[in-house]
Amino acid sequence: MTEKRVRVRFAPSPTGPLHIGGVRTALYNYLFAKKHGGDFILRIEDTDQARYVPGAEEYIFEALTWVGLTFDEGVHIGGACAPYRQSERKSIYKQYAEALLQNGHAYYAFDTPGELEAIRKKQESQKQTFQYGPLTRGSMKNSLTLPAEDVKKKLDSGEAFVIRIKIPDNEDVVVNDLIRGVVSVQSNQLDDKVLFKSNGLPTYHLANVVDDYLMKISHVIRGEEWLPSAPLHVLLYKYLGWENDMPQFAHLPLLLKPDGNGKLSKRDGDRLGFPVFPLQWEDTVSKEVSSGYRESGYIPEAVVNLLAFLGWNPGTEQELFSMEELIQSFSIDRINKSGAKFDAEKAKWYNHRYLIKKTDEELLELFFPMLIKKGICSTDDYIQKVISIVRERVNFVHELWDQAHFFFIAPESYDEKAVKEKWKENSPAILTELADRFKNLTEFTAGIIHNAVQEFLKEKQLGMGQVMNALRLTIVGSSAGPDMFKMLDLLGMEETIRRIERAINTIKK
RNA sequence: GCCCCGUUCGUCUAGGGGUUAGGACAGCAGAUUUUCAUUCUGUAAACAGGGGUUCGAUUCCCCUACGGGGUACCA
Repeated sequence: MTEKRVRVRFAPSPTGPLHIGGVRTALYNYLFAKKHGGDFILRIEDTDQARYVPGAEEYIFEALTWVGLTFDEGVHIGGACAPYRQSERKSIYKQYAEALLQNGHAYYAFDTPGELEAIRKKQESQKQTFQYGPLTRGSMKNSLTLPAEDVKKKLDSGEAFVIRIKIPDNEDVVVNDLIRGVVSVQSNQLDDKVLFKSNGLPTYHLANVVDDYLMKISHVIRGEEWLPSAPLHVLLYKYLGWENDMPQFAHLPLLLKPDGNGKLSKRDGDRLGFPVFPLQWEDTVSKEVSSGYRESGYIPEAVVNLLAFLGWNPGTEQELFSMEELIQSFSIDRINKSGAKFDAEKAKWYNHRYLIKKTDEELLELFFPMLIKKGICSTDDYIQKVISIVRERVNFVHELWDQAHFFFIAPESYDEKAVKEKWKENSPAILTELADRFKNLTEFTAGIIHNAVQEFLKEKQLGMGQVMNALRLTIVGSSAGPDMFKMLDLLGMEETIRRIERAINTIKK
């Protein structure tokens, strides 16, 4: 077999916001495509009009763009295989269903949804599951059981029908999965899935196979939830005569809840305090808002990195990877088989790593909107200096405010516990004297202040802690924060004096 | 229920018939410092259980348990 050009697709259905697991699936597809110099395609699988959610498609595109995934073909950009929205490809599926009808691998079925449901209910009450398949199709209403003329009559009269695949009897169907190896299923376990719905649209199974073939997809990389229907897809390729062009399959392990069990789901995010969606999403009906990584302050590069490592690893001890590095190192055979629990703590750590990689200018850019919101007015230069001395202390941009608010607003109250521990009987006296020293300094820079304080300590026979702790309280309002001398330098002498005096007058002991 | 997939520290994972079972996050302890945090150093922590195969199994096979997925005219 000649080497096929690598072409992969990400094929979400626009039924709501893209789940973070979906982002990972897209990422793996992208990495694989780029690694092999292939194409990454976005196809929208909207064959279920009842579940269509307005805005979902835009959301998907925006989310993927945000994390830095770009498509070579797809909705929004077009390409040689356009259109890329299945609802716009409606007319092309019917012929393939008919070909299957022709060659005897599919048949018409006339059982109504109501009838099917009744049978399922009945079986269920007997603790059994009804499967429309090799064992049961003989007693159902379809072109296999009905006389040919009845079938024709029904068809001619416009009676609703579906087209079902005719699963073979007693045959081992083999799926060769790139991650799991050979997966074999007995065909009797499969059911005669509907391929073509009564509303004239194909189901996912038909559409996905037809489109992958027509779009010359070389590798189907998708979630593990598709593994059970992969044998069906293999059968379809075979019956459609495309066996030699069948893509290779890779079924990804699922993303699991961090606590307990089960697939990571919509509700987990807000319950456990981390987003499950890349972007914030407001439900069109319930107006319920689900948080997004972007809005929560995650850096896209960090999200990419942490997602890449949930189910895959390079086999080295390197933890931090840029997209380019991921592309270089990625390979399907290093993808894990088992599901991965999402670790919110590690996600924060990744964000911290990427945040401190940013320059002060970049952080200013990101931090600025928040300052505006707080009504802070300051110069870029000042803000950047502030950022430079607190940046190491945060995981998220919004935390910069928690670490730096006192650079913009003087403390109005003083942390009670800190006062109790750090504010001594003689603090006012010491600080008054220190403030006088400050006033006499010709220059007010970190180094000079440091020297002055040291001299002061020596003269007064005081320890660093006795003075600095109280001083910090006056400047910050609590006993936390970065290096004092750098802070004073930034704040300037006047503000420093003002804060010292205010604290002396305010803190009563 | 039935079918499919899986199971190495709390979590993400490396490894693989003979290893001190390695790393990262989180934890704990120490160091640094004017505080808090960062950082650095150290430390604790795992092969689900039972049978085989083998000189030897965490690694290969089987069973059990547990977990996950599927079982729609949804994708």
